[in-house]
Amino acid sequence: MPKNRPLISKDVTIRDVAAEAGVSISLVSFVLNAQRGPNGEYLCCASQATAQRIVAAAEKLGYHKNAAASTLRSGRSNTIGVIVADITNTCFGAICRKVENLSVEAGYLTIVGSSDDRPERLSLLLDKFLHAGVDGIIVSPCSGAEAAIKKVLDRDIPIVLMDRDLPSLENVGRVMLDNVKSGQMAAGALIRRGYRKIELIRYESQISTLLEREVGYVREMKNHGLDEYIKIRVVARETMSRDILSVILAAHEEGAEAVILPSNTITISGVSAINALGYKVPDDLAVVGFDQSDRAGIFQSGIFFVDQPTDLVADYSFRMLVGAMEEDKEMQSIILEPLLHI
Amino acid sequence: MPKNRPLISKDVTIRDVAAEAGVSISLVSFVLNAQRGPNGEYLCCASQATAQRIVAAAEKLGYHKNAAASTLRSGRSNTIGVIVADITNTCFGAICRKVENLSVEAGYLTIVGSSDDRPERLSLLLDKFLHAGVDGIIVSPCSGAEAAIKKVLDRDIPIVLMDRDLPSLENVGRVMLDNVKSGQMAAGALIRRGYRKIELIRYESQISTLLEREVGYVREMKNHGLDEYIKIRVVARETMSRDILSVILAAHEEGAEAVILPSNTITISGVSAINALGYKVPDDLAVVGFDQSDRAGIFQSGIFFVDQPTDLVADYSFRMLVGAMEEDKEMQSIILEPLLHI
DNA sequence: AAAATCATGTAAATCGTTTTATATGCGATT
DNA sequence: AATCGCATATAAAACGATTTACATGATTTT
Repeated sequence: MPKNRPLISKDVTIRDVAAEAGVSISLVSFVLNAQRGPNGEYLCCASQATAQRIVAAAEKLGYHKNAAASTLRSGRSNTIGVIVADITNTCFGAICRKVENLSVEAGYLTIVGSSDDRPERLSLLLDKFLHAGVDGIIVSPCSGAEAAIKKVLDRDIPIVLMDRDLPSLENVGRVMLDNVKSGQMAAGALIRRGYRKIELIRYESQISTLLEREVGYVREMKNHGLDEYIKIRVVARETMSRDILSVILAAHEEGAEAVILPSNTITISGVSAINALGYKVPDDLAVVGFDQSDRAGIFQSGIFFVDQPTDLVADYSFRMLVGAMEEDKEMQSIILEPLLHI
Repeated sequence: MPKNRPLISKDVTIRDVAAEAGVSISLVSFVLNAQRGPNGEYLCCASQATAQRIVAAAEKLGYHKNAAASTLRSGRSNTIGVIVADITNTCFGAICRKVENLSVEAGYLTIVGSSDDRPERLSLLLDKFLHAGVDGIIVSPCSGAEAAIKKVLDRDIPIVLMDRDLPSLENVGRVMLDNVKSGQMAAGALIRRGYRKIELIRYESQISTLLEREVGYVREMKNHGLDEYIKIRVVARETMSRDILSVILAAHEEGAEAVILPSNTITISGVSAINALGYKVPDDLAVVGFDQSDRAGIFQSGIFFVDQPTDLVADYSFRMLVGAMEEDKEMQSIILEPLLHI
């Protein structure tokens, strides 16, 4: 980078603003951090005239608070951290976007990380976040992350668990989906349309989301006396995109009339396989996918979807976290209803 | 949150480590920031024995550097900012993930923001990032953002433009796609297979990416003497998902044999419309989509894709930025080749 | 033997805020 | 007239690291 640019002026500090306005730096700090009254008054020890003079000076000089100094002294960074399994996953992407928007509105900065559902990586991210001084964290955890999360809680940093639960943790907020119900809805929608031989295909995992959806499927099948048709096929997580083809082929050959694909990623792999096999949905095989209805159009039509209300998840998580951070509010557990999309 | 937990121990500081190791705080700082030699020696004024004692003390006490203090004093935050149009867009999502991974390896923290291709929002994000003290920024800009970006450059913060160019800016790095070429590849692939009446459908926008791909399409058509078949249909950006159905219907009715959908979002909308209309690809209408081949399977088979090498984009952008930040290296302009996926 | 060099280490200033404790002047109260 | 309280404002001490300039004793050079 050529260094022949004009020497950059040093950053303008609170000191410069104080000089410009003819007051002490303390007063500048007070005014610039003051709450505003209903008519825009500055609620602090300065007179309104002085306050306005200070604000004008700051404006004129282009003052921006130095975040590092502010954080160092106050212990608050106005930053919240969000950890999801994978930001590339559209569901999580949408949630992060929404949280980011809410944060900006509320004057916070958001930092996001993907754990890949690996506890070590999640722990590393938490360390990074602590180190960065986040004031609160929203995390969609993976099993095995309990200890790392407890370490953060011990530092008195509020945490909201989102989408996935770790029941052993105390003093956390929870914003969950009723996954049992979404499993039931998936099965129910198929049963209502006359399907009987309904299978569920999932990958090997301890993630509560997946297991609960399976429970819901089983329950709904039993409720309708279809115990004998309950069948769950499990593929290895790592080789899912390869193996699922033969799994779906087998299901079809063995007489399955419908399959439930109980997550985002399984839905993508599964539908790809169904396309590759040339099956028509729902004539050859009925399908209920999860968390993809925003893109429903690009799939074959005829697929049903069960969706998360991502906006609500983001909304509740953010508000609960900020409530705990700013007003020391009690954490709660919220369970949201899934949406069925035909 | 019940406050009956044991009083949390205050954070351990460099001072505690110094006391534990029986040295001055300066020496602790020197050792903890020291470069490591080829055999793991600490390259600083401390003796190896002392250095190891200090490191052991830090380890024992669970010391973590206070980022705010470090940033305040040193002026470096070890944070880089990434701004894309929309993190929900899988292409950008993948790039952000990759940058995040590289950052973690290199000891940086990444913060990400979505501009929605609105200059005001981009400007706001840049402000946020400056305020957070980022050491460098990777940005996929939108038109109208020149002034905001120049303001950052004036603060001597290195910037790499990614994916989209703003030619008026100086002293920035550039990692671009050869979009003209990808337009040519799209058209070329169709022409080679005997299609003649090839149209391009895009939304109204000044984004260079889209315009260059259009140029490539036009050029390739002309190269093959197909001038008379060149036809570009433009839909309004806001109503794209609604309008595209009638646009594709019209194209088909008017005899188009193939369509090029020159971006991620257009591809999704366009293919949805094609599905909704019940067209078979490529018999009713051949299609070249962009930036979606990782999900190619869920589309109808038979669609071609032109893809960005997202990993490479992330890689080059990150390395160029860090080079400028750490070693004051000259910025460069890199143009990467698109990938055709049949 | 004196001077110069080197290896190892430290003291103290500094970064830009926030915040506590205190100061000042003025009107109201006794 | 002395006292109190109030509104307004300030001085100065943090916060925890980095970094400059210097100190100390041992070793080498002249």
